[in-house]
Amino acid sequence: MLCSGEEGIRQAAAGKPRELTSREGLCALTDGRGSAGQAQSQRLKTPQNQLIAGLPAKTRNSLLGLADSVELTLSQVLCEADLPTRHVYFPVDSFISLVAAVQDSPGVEVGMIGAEGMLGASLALGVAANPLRAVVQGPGMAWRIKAQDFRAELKRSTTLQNAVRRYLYVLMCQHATSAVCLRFHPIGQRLARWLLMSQDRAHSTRFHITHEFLAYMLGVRRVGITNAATALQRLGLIDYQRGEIHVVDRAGLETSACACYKAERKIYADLLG
Amino acid sequence: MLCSGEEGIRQAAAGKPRELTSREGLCALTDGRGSAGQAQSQRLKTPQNQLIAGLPAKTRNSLLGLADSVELTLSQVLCEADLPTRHVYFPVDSFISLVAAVQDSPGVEVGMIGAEGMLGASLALGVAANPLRAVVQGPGMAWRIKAQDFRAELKRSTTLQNAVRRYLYVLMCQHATSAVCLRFHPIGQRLARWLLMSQDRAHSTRFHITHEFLAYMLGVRRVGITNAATALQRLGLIDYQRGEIHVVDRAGLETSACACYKAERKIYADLLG
DNA sequence: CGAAGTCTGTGCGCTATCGTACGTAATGCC
DNA sequence: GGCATTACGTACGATAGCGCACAGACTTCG
Repeated sequence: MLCSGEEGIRQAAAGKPRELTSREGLCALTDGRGSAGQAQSQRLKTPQNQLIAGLPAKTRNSLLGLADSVELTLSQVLCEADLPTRHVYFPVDSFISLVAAVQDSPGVEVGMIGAEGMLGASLALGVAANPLRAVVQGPGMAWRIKAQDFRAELKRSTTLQNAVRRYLYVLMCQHATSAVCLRFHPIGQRLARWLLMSQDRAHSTRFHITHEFLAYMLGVRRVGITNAATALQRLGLIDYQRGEIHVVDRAGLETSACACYKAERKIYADLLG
Repeated sequence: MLCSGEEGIRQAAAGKPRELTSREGLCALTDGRGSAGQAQSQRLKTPQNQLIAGLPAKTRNSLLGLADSVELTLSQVLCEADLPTRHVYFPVDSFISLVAAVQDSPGVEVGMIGAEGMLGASLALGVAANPLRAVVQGPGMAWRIKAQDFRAELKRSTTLQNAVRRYLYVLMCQHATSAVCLRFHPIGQRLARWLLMSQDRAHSTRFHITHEFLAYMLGVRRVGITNAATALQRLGLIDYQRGEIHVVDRAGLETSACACYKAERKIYADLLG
């Protein structure tokens, strides 16, 4: 699973449940300067983690020196609630859902982490614990760093601290927004929002997700998803079959989604843009 | 509104919509130890903010040197969503609700701040903004510090940074727990939890809150609260009239509340205990 | 090719909560 | 003392979502 420097492992036979999406030059970040300049132009053009990309070269290289390149597979649980953080992850073209649960209540997603952020940021609060379960939602590549290494690096670099903390703030906003959304918005709107958020992070108009899984994320019945999804499909906004979802009319989805989507985009733009 | 040092107002005729509740020796922290003893067995041992109290003497004094003592009044809005933080607040015997809203959705409480914490902690993330509205839920005294002063103090003291960050983590947990609670738990259980949390922070078995206000906090109709409250009253767990709520059977309330209450207590105990 | 598994669609009764509206009692104020 | 205001109680139809159950379609694998 290592990105051992020689060359990008293409799709290390992520085997089972998945077969992947487009993406190349995974390790481009380590060798040569590369990208930096063009990096901005479009997100699709930046197959790298933006939190890392935003760091000054020195810090970035130091961090990447500690990082392994790993392939995350769908449904993989990267971190169980209440267990100490052993690794932090910087998704590149993968993305991760944060799921909260209390006792025996079903879980519900309260945040999503893609190439714009990282999993394990709470280390920057001096806390190794994590109250949430982290589930891989979009398979793909990510940088992984041992918790202790990352902590050490945090100590060294104020720039890194600042970046991570700023991202933590964004995460807090996500949690709060999720609470409101859960309470007040009907399934259809929430589903539309979820699809948009996923699309943003999957960097693709198609991705894999079953109704069952979606139901878990949104904290509703599977049937609730089926109905809402059918409605969106009839409107010609999406298209799906057996877990492969295709976003057909993105603009349409945006009008179908609740205001939470735009609210979050704004926060991202303001703080991480 | 300043705590002018003379002596404890004893239940100043719980009059108006507001005029305070029981509490004495507001400024005990500055001048001698003062009163304590009587009011509640558990309470008043620490008529001070615990986050501050946990700091080493030097940092604490330095911080208190910057602080004004202010009286917070019920329903006062200390911070509007999306406006920059101008002051931070350390409740002493007051407490504050954090309310999230999106666009024109009604709001809903996602966190509560009492003497165990502070309002404005996100300054420690290097962000002046705050996505939440902060409403005074329990009137009383608090320490207030100008944002810029606090920020400067943060820079000076790593101990302070650590304390604030650890508290931030607790807040994040609260937000996540709130999301789950909002989604899965019925009004009655949520109400019971809310009363317990308030009681913990009010340091008293009685406090002032109307059904209307509660409805806003829990994100439900006023009538929903009336029904749930009536049920709790019939069970002999609480007693109320015109906004004055009295917790009669705390143990009973605890069994009526959803698991979120204990879950949060645990997090507090683990991290701030 | 067939069996087993996975994913989606439909149906039905049920419950919590909603929106609204109106009634009553305590309280504050002139 | 009378009147407006505030706070709470009750009622009723509407509905979104739930739990459960079952059926059909596609996929995988032996």
